[in-house]
Amino acid sequence: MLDMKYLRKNVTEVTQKLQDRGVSPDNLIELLNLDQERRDTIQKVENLKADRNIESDKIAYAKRNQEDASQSILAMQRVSQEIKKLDARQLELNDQVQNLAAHLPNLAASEVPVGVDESANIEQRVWEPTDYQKRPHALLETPEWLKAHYEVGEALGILDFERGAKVSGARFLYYVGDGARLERAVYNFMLDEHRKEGYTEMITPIVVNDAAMFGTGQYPKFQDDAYRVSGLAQTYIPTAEVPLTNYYSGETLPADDLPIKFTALSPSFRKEAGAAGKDTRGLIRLHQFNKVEMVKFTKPDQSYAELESMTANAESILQKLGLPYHVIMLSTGDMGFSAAKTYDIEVWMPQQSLYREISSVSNTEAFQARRMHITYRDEDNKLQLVHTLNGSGLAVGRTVAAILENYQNEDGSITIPEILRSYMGGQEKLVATPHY
RNA sequence: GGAGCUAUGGCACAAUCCGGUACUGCAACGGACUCGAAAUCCGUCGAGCCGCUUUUGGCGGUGUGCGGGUUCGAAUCCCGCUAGCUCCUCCA
Repeated sequence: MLDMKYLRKNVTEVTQKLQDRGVSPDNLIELLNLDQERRDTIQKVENLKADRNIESDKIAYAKRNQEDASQSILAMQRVSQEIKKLDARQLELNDQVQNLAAHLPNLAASEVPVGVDESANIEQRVWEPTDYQKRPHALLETPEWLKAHYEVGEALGILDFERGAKVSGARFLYYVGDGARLERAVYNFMLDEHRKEGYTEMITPIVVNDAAMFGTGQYPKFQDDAYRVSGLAQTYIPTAEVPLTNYYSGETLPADDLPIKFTALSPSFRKEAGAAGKDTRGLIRLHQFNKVEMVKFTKPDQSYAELESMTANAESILQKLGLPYHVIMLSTGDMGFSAAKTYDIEVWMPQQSLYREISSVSNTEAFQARRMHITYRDEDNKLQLVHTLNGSGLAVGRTVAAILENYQNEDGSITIPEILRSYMGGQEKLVATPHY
């Protein structure tokens, strides 16, 4: 949610910035007109209410003194009728203003490149392990034997998409045997790393109410992408960002505690509406996947430094796993609804010779905090909105996919990244194992 | 899932039956006393939200868990909801 006062005072600037994000200026004009009418109505009705309060006191006083107040009561009956009408009108206007405002995306930070889509994104840096070129598949050209992660996963018997589809539906899967073990090793490793960086580990509800979905900005605009619990005003979370960020909704945080950092592993549920036919195979685009999420609550003047360090926290996971990646800054057209600035981290997938998103780290500034009312008291004891940040650290399934390709050997086995071996009882390789 | 009870400032509580300025204490803040502190005394104290404004402030509105209704006027009466507690039932 944007600051209405700021919108009123900076119409030209906001019009431009909304346009950068693909929002027509008409939306803002309509919003401001309704807002003006709303404030006019408030003034009218508040004057009437002030009169009525005074008159009501007089009636109470007269009644105590056994005096007749029927003239006043008659007059106030008319005033109350008028107030009722104006109140109803104001409520209507409130709803309309709220509804319009709730559909406006966050304004991009000034350094964010303006563009309509991902083509305007800017690469920030590229990283690869020093020994990467020594790996069997890291040749200039992709070797023919290199299999896509889902092919090698099925060949090894550790990913079962067919039975996932049979029991659940398309875009669901079973991890089997060493596959399940690898997934578990990956997220345990990630959680341990984040905990070392000072993130408090959480296990959150994975079903949340509508207020929570509104608070982080998924609702009202993106209801079609969410798995709603049938018949209830609850939703299976599309990301742990929702329960983690809403943890403090409606609360005032002690300034000395900031920044506060949370991390959690959770399943994430997405309908992937509009993605029909895209990435239909493998671990890349599922209706349910595991993700380790990071969330921060900060003071406004520290949020951009914290964005950098959160990005570094996500990168460090890939570095320790020895997976090549690059970091890009998303353009205004490619960013999520709530974000003011977003870095995507994309991991190298050698079989397709492309980078694939594995993490998205955003500063939403006060956009979410305003929706869910998370504040702290500044030096002058005044309430200020905190800034909230969120980032994947990382998408677990996609990390497994990246391991299956980047650590694949010519014989079809997978070398387990060294850092994960202690999480897998010292196991060094994934080889085909029979199962039933 | 069933029954009963409860919800009032940062905390504890009163007013609810029978509608009329939301009581008091603690905490907090300011001051006196003191070298300083404690104790004591005096004073201030409804957070948040909204609107107007001559904007370190002032005025008004709202605000007794949430949403409606009745009324000139609702903490109080009526309806709906949510959360917590107790008991029953069920359960990993």
